Amino acid sequence: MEASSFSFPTSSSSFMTTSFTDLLASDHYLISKGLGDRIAERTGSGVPKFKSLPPPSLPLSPPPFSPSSYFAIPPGLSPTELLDSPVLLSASNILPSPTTGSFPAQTFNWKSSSQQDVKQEDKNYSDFSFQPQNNHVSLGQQAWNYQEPTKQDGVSSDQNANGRSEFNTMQNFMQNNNQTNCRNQYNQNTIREQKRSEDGYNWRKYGQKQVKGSENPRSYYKCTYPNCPTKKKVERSLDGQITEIVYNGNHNHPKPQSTRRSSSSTASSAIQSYNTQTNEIPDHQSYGSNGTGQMDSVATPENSSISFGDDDHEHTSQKSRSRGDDLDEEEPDSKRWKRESESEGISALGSRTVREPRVVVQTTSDIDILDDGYRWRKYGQKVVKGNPNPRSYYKCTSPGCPVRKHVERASQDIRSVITTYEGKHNHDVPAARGSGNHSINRPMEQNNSAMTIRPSVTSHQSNYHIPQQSIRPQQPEMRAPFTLEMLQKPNNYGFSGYANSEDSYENQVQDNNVFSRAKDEPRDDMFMESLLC
DNA sequence: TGGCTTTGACCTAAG
DNA sequence: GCTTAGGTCAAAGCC
Repeated sequence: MEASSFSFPTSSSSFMTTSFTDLLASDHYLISKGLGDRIAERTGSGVPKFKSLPPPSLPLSPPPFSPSSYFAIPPGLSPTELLDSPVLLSASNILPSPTTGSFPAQTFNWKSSSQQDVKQEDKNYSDFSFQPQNNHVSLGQQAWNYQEPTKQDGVSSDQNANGRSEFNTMQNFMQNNNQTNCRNQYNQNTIREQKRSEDGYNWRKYGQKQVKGSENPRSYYKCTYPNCPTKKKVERSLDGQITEIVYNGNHNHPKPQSTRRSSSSTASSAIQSYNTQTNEIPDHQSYGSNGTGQMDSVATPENSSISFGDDDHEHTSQKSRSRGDDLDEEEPDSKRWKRESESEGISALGSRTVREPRVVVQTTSDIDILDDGYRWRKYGQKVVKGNPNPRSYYKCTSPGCPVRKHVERASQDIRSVITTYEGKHNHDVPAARGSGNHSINRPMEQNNSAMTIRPSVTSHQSNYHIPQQSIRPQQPEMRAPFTLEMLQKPNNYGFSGYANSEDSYENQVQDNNVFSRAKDEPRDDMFMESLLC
């Protein structure tokens, strides 16, 4: 294995592969309207120019894991550049849970390349964003909450030690450089990246409307690909957070190369160009890259087995009510949404009506479906049309919480798990048994922080085309999905909460041997604090 | 200059 | 047929 390559198998690696600046820049978690002004106010200056260094192309096949290469600096990159570069934090598929805002754990592969390559892909990366404000500090903390790998195949303890040592060395670099750089560096990209699409496709906004019953404007987007019928509706809250995304139609083309920005300013981005070295043709149900070097991240109808709105799709997608005893396969989602929103989906908040997020479709890999932390009670199961795999229906066990979800494996690829969320949790993530506060996936709306990571509706599929078997041996300690909560409270996340219900969805996942939690994570809080901007 | 967003007007379906 | 609301169009302006 080359020293400059590594596979960073944890969700933290997702952060590790996107620069602070880009994290702070893009729009997934920040609707940056007026951000520049806010930044200017805060910093007393305008938005500084910033040149980020994008990550090099990512190999399809993860190289053998080597902690010693964690912080190897590619030729042509200075530590400062490395810090600024999305190399450290670029990732694909970093999408928070629709209901929890947590990030799916996933494999990350990084292969160093020349600076030239980096420049060529300058615009391809950094599609990950979050709301900077004060919390980029926490992000940095989490992003650098290095997880030292434990024993695993092909990795010796010496390598671990080396990795740790180099990590410490990098800490010094970071401490020396970051404090003076990070504050300004993210600002520019915040502005620049905020409009990039989160799903890899290019969208053109063709309308905006204020919908009745919601104070949130709804934007209408069309896929810019010629003759592509796909549309999507994005609804934002007044503070710019995505409250709803509804896809309509299927893409009739592969994802475009992410060499140019796309227009959508929707939430939850996946890092585009996760893998620019693969030429595989997208498969609706595959884990693979999409043929354009991108990892599918948001389940548009194209990459999800579920789509919304379009008659052609809604009858093939979710036809069931989320009532265990009242599953109606024939009722279209649109009607169901309406009916259910009328019955319970709209919650009153004082005199103000708050519209619950609509059904969320999350098509995930087995890994991603652990993106949860709530307790679920199974209340039904049914085999629905078009999929021989049973769909498990779960309801959040928290009293009064309207959130439901159902889970099923994709008919064409059993590795894919389609999780559909409905509603929004009105409570905190329950503490896990035997642990403190399981705050991995605390709903974003319950964060008091100004920073929110909440594309509350995302359709997500991790299109890993790498067979999972080839991934997991290299990621012995996959990290829990990242959430804002983790970013904000790095000390306060445990993992045991995933196994808190015998019939829980999480347990099912774990039973499938798709995930394991790190138990002993070295934390470098002091170091992270030093990175605070 | 092309691509994009904005935004008011228009179209259409449902009640 | 009217009203209402959601969806779309398209001109204007911005980047």
